[in-house]
Amino acid sequence: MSTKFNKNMSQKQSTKQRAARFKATRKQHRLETAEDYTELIADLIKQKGEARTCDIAKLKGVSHVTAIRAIRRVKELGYLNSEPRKPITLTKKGKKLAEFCKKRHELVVSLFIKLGVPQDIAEKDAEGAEHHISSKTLDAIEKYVKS
Amino acid sequence: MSTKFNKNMSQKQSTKQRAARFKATRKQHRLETAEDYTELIADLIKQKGEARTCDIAKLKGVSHVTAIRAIRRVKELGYLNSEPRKPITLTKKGKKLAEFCKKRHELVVSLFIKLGVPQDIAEKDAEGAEHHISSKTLDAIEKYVKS
DNA sequence: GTTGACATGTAGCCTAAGCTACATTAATCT
DNA sequence: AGATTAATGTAGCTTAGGCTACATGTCAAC
Ligand SMILES: [Mn+2]
Ligand SMILES: [Mn+2]
Ligand SMILES: [Mn+2]
Ligand SMILES: [Mn+2]
Repeated sequence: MSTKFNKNMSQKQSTKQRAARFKATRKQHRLETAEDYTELIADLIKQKGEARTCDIAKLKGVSHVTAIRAIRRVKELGYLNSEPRKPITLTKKGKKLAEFCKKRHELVVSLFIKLGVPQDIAEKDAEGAEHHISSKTLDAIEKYVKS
Repeated sequence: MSTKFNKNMSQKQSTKQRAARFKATRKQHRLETAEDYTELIADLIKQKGEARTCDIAKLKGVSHVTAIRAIRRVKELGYLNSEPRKPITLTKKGKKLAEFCKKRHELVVSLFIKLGVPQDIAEKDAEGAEHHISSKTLDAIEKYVKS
């Protein structure tokens, strides 16, 4: 039947769309470590003059071993330079990413605060949510926050 | 010096706070699979009358093997019942979770749409962001969306 | 009642992200 | 200088979540 055919097609279509959304979320998660670490390293450099592994680990709330290995992967992605027992620096690409992430983080926090969420909760929720905010959504948030 | 002492204390404090936020994000991620699968299973049961592994896998955009193992873990958490080669059902606890997740999902989508984000992008970003929205923030979103 | 297609299950692999325990290097203090 | 402390690194383990390849079960059509 034509009806059945159409129903099957549209169902298959919406299935694919929904799957695509989950795939997008998984992609965002794969970038999350790089984003959080570069943002954090930029903060440390600004505040302390240098970013050392142990401080990064403390700020991130993980063991120094976890930090070391994450830093290695972020380095392999080209966002930072690190040599044994030396403080970590950001590459140009890393600085760009850190700057973007900081701005995005602040916008998401501002959104939540403008909606009436207490500062500390806004900060907490933003830390996770920020990685799922696409550029279009970010633009929309910026308009709302600055209005 | 007292100055130095105070500075160190407040620095240590804010370090702990920031680490706590990252820890909260990791905790939210550990719940994410259970949330998405139960929501999805509830949808399938509503739309098709039953939730079968292969349909869950297709909707989630993963291989059926990945789905099988995720379903096992969600079952171990007490959200669903599954027996070999039978369709999956939700426990009372699972139905509660699915209902909550559906509502939260819709509210986050509505928020983005109200901010001017196109529907498809709103859906995509919400799929990831929803898991990082605490109850306080959800309340704030609900107020804004329904105003 | 065979056959073929689709669903389900198992085996075995990978990577990311977490951990503890131990080893080594660097810095600080007496 | 020597000892203590802190930082960094290594080894080795776990779990979650992804995959392919292969095996088995179910069901409908012929
Ligand atoms: Mn973050
Ligand atoms: Mn997330
Ligand atoms: Mn989701
Ligand atoms: Mn959802």
